[in-house]
Amino acid sequence: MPEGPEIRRAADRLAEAVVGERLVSAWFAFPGLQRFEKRLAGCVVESIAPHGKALLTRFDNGWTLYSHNQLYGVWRITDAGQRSDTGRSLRVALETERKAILLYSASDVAMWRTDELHAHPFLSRLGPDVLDSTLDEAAVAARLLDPRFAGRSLGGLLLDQRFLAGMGNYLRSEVLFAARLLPQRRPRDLQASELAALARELLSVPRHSYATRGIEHAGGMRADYLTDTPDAFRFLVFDREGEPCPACGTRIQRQQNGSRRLYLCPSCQR
DNA sequence: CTTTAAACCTGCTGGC
DNA sequence: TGCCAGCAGGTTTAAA
Repeated sequence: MPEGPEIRRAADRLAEAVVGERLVSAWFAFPGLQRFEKRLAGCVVESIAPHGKALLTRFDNGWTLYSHNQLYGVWRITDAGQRSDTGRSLRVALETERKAILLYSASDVAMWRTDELHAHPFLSRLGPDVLDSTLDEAAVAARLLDPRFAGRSLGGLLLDQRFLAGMGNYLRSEVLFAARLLPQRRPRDLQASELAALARELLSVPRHSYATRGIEHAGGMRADYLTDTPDAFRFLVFDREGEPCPACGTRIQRQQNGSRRLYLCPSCQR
């Protein structure tokens, strides 16, 4: 149930648990993947890394596990041999000597030859990961002005994974609010200062979310309110219809944009 | 080409 | 308590 920041934090935890370790066993619920169970036993997990919201788990036998959690998939980490009964359906289990990583509920799971991953129909079309530390404001500004994107409305563009992978629905509202822009604006019509602000917020909002635990939740949709540190990530407009804008006090509006909800301050955003 | 709508995957919540 | 409708932070497909 995640956007880029939540996926990346999950990847960090998984990597810490099993990267560099040798698999004792592998298990798949998908009949089409069960032929890999024997081939993965004894393999070393080389890396676990996200690209946008997709997760790539690479093994030292030339194969990579592709998984996408969509709205509902969730990874858990347990001590080897354990299976916490969650009520959810277990889809993948990778077990090392010490730890096991378990994927529940996800349906978009596949094994790919590592050297053929570039041909994956979803991965191959993704834009740069918005949380890639080498991505800078100049690159994002240039991408906004790319002819493929410059004429699009920001509302649609910010959810398009071909533009920036890892963006998602709460980030869209928060980025547009931080940049003080309305979703119907288009990159090519922005003033230079607006374009710069948008590029800056496209990087800083997701990074802030990632750095401060984002909206990782303990069972509730509004768990962003539970974060404790002073600089904790909070929704300023998302999910706050009718509440006063933190900048000007105007009531925050909820709109439909595409088929997704979008929140904005009609006074701050232009 | 862009935008919109519906479908799909699965889980959770709220209402009756 | 139990069932069902509706909704969700995602993506694909088809239609407009």
